[in-house]
Amino acid sequence: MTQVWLDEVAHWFAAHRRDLPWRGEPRDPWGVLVSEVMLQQTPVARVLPAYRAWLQRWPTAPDLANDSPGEAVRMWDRLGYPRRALRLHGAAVAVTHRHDGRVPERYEDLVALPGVGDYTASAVLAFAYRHRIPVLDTNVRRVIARVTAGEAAPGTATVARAERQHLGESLPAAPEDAADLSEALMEFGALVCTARSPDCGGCPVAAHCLWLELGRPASETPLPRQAPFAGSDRQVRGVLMAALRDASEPLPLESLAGLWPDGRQSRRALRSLAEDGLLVIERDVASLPGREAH
DNA sequence: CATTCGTGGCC
DNA sequence: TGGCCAAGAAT
Repeated sequence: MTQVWLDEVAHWFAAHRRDLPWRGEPRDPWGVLVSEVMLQQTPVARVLPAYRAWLQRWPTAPDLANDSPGEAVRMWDRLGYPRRALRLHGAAVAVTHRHDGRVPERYEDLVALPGVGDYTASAVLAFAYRHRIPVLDTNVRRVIARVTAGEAAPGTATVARAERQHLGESLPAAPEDAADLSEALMEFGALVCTARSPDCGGCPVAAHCLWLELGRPASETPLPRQAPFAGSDRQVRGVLMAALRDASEPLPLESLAGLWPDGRQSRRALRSLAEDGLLVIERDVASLPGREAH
């Protein structure tokens, strides 16, 4: 049973849909998976050039699986969260070996892939395979929270289950229409009903929005502040990974540790990167993981 | 359930 | 100017 405000979103989408490269016809499931992993916590504008370069070098999952995880990490460049590159490579290997090189079309098989959680699995099923399945990312959850609950921001995981249920009942019965609406909700949240400055003036759902009717009240429980990046282990890891990406030969641990003033912190970062599989330490040098590395 | 995990642009 | 934020996943 689709609702009026969802129809408005669908109509809005028909006129404002962006022609993003991963939306090309025919849909390429591997391309969709690559885009979804790159888009995890990373803005579309920064993903666009990386996505094109990536698929030009490795058009299919077997292409990527045949190269080394270290090359994936190097190609990832400065997209951030380089463990995603490692996981994407692992997903390519799994797809190649367990699924004959094809991205699986079952939820259980998708979530079993490294780097693929509930959101990404659902997104691949809906956007690539056009299944009728709720796709709940932060955009969609924010839109639902505002329109139906009058809340500024999405709530807990418990709330998310209710939203999935609600959306599952509200999606159109026809899978293709349901997939379109899922895409529309995300696009709408990304372009109109944004987190920081929603365009309620030009919003096609304004007449149906409980949050707007209540006067756009601020969230009762503001999200915890993001930990400062400057001086963090994350920054140190970033410095070390940048050096390894730029190097064609293994780098001495001593020179790597010297890239950060606090020796204890740089050694800790080095160790955590090795635990993550983002680098390999042999004797007194470190390098990106080769083909035989896990 | 709370934390950790990069990077760079924006108001 | 610097805190805030951007299509999450794993632990």
